[in-house]
Amino acid sequence: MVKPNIETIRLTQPYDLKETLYSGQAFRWRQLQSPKSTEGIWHEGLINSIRVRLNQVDNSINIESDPKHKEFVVHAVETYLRVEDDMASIYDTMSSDQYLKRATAQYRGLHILRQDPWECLITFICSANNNIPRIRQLIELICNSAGKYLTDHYGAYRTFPTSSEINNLGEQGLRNLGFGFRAKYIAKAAVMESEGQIAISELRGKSYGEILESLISIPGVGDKVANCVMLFSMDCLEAFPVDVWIRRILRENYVTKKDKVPDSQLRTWSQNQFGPFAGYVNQYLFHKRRLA
DNA sequence: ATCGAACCTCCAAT
DNA sequence: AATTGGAGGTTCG
Repeated sequence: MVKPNIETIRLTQPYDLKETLYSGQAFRWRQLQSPKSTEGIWHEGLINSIRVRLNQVDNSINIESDPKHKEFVVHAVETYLRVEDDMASIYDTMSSDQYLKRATAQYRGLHILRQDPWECLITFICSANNNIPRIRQLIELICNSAGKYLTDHYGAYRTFPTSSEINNLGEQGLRNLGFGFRAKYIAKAAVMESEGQIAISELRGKSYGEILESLISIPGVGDKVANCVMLFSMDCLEAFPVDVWIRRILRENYVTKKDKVPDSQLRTWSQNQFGPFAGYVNQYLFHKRRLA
């Protein structure tokens, strides 16, 4: 048994690791049992197919991983957690709004993640007409059925499957796992990706409109799912997913009936209202309402 | 163009 | 104990 490698990130801005990892953006993180009391809770998950364990103590995030990843794990974690986001500017855009001000005070340090685009896409196709425990379950099942086996000093684990690995499963395989009507969407997305019809990993960096158009062309992906993928994996901080909760919040606090904004325009209305960090606004609004 | 209903499956609430 | 309704949405008519 090799001694685990522990690295530390010193935070220069507010960060709340626990709220961030379990805020409904990512679905494979889990808390480890019996934390050694004082040193905080450890969370286990994968970043770039590397298994890492993270915990936050005050302004430090500790990273434990297999020593073979020592060279690049810190950078990978920093990128994934978006520790460099300029929270002062982001909070500034929310400061004139009393409702948002309370949300930022309450969940200060909550961040958007920078996930793998392919995994994020499949995850949010799964989210359609679904609930969080079952999304987690489906993602775990697809990894255990089609992901690669990797081994580190903790033991064996499974990566999130690539498009060709999902092709091996096929629509029927996905149905057998319980994906239901989402099976054909995911199977089709995997075929499109593996045949080069869409290149998910090359979308990051392109314009908002271009990425949205590409994503919408995938079956099972509408405006909401596309905006989730763009926000949580493609650096589009202006993306604004409108789901049932956000719609409720907007209708209760911002856009009343007499404003005559139809549901179909709620997303663009919000992007105009909240600006280039609308995605961050969305996350704080959603988080506040969900845990209310 | 716009608007409901249907969709797999699980599970909590009758 | 069997049934119904709904879940972070999309598609089809």
